[in-house]
Amino acid sequence: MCAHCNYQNLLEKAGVEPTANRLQVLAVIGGNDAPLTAAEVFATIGRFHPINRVTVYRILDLLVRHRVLERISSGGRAAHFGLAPNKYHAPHPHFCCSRCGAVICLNPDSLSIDADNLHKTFAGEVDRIEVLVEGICRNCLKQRSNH
Amino acid sequence: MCAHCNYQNLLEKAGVEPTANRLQVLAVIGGNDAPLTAAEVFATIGRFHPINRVTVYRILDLLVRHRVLERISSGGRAAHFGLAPNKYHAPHPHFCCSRCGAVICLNPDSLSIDADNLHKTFAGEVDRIEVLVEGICRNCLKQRSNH
DNA sequence: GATGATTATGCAATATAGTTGCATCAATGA
DNA sequence: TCATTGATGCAACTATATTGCATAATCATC
Ligand SMILES: [Mn+2]
Ligand SMILES: [Mn+2]
Ligand SMILES: [Zn+2]
Ligand SMILES: [Zn+2]
Repeated sequence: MCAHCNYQNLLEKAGVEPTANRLQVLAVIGGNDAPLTAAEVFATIGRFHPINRVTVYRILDLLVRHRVLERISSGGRAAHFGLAPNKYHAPHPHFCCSRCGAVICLNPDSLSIDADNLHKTFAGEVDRIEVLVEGICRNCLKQRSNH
Repeated sequence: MCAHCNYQNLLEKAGVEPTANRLQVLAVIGGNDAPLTAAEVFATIGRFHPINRVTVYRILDLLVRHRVLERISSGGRAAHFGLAPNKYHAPHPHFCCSRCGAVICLNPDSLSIDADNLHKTFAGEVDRIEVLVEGICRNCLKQRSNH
């Protein structure tokens, strides 16, 4: 668990009941250094407490809607989930390995984006800008060079 | 069809046989002003020529591997496909409406990205940087205000 | 042009990820 | 206690994509 995050508090401030299941989901995601899929969250919680797969999906949706979590597109088929940016967690890009599928959080200052033009000219409402870096991860590069 | 693109040529240069089906897929995507899903490509081609759904998926994969097309994450479940950046098509971000799911190409200069830090510090190989802008599109904003 | 090898396509079955409907359980308040 | 509401479970279902294998088309060699 991140030193700055009281998950119970996060949920209450977002206006959702801090049920045991919701706290579990949030703690599993908050305690991991990379975003997780619904299946991974389900499996992790399931090792200690019984929970239904559908409940996990519903909680993930709920927490994304309330901006406690963010849904991260991963290049692959399954969405990944991480803590939404807040006072203590700066928004940051994610890397996705096109060989092994690994998803990794990148440093917030590894990229800088200037979106002034977008905000001036785009006719819709912009809620979020997601950056996905695609390539080959370190591990896969190593393995590849061993051939 | 884009004035600058000879699809037959694009395929040959990429080293893939320019079969009728491949040309169809490429022409449908190249002729549209926003990226399309596999299902949309299939339906569009299917109005005039018989083609199998699986063939469409295989061609999309092949052309993405050969960098003729790019796969665009859409926030939703289905991947979208557009022409890969080349001499005549600058890379550009995409907008995805979280209400209606519409995917729209944004102007290449609506965002500028500085990735120097990433290239200096990231241990893997970076092939592509995808930017996905999420929000509410103009149409959905209008509809919403009509209530 | 016939022959065999290779590549592209079709079709059915299957897999994966996410969603829906409805029943039940738990918490809250009158 | 009872009624109301929100949270969860479970089974069925949907949407999207992939696999295995058969057939058709294309290509290379003679
Ligand atoms: Mn992250
Ligand atoms: Mn585009
Ligand atoms: Zn990898
Ligand atoms: Zn919309």
